[in-house]
Amino acid sequence: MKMDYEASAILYQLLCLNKQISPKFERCTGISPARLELLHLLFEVDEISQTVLQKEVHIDSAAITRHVQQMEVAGMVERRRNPEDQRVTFVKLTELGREKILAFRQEKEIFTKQLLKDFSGDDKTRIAELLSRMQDNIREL
Amino acid sequence: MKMDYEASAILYQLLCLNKQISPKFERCTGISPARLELLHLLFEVDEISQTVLQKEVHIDSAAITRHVQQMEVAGMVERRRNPEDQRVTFVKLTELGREKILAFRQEKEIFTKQLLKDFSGDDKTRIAELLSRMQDNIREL
DNA sequence: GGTCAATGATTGACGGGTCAACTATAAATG
DNA sequence: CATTTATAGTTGACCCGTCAATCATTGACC
Repeated sequence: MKMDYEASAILYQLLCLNKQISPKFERCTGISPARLELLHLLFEVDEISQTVLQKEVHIDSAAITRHVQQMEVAGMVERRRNPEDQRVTFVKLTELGREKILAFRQEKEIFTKQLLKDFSGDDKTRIAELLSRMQDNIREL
Repeated sequence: MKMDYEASAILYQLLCLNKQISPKFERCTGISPARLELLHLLFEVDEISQTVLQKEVHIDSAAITRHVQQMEVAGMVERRRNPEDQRVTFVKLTELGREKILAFRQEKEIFTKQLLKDFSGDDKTRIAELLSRMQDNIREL
């Protein structure tokens, strides 16, 4: 049936598009999408625990640990234990981190603008809607 | 500006959706999307060189080598050198491979059906169109 | 025909993600 | 109060992709 062929093709398109976006995003902006997402969150919250971070970004806590460790080495982030609960560690942008993220965000804007070139406002709301319906559809798989 | 916020959000949605699709696809169908794509191709061509395979699937030749090696161990695939050119190796589905892929494809159909649940024909053509426009937009980055 | 470049495949190192096992701390329960 | 259970983070093993280096084979060119 034609329906199922189309459905397969759409899934394929999605996977393909993503495979192209990630490396290009990184080449254009100088940072991986996931890590920028992390920084972006840190930019807004001042100080945050890794668990909360993990839930916001939807990646594994192991991945969070590694990202944060590397960013710490790069001097973009500081960590400290929560005195009230020694289990949790707070993460916070350094001054250097705050500076750098501004540059990254500009690059990201340029990138997203290119990605959605010639998209009308209607196109944008439409795609956002369709994507989130897909997300809902597979939520409980 | 609101525009740029939306654009960012759409990129984020795309990345997120993909991050959810891949593991769920694998859990539901029993195989990773990339590998199923490989099998799918092999299903149609009978015998094919790894280079051609690589160009069709758009992944690195190193990745192809590893996939094919593992599938060979699993008994789903056979390989042989091209007698006319010892550099190229042909890959071919075994009987077991042909049997298995049928089951995988059924699972995949179920999965894609769920992914696009409640999508009208118009929704599908629309999303396909929007996705391919994005693809075009970043082609030469 | 011998050298040199191009091609196909493989391997190793790396980035980024998952899951499972583990440690340390805190909270709950008897 | 001691034991158990839950939570936060870390680490190791693995999958999947990239790039760079390597090897064997083939083809081209002097």
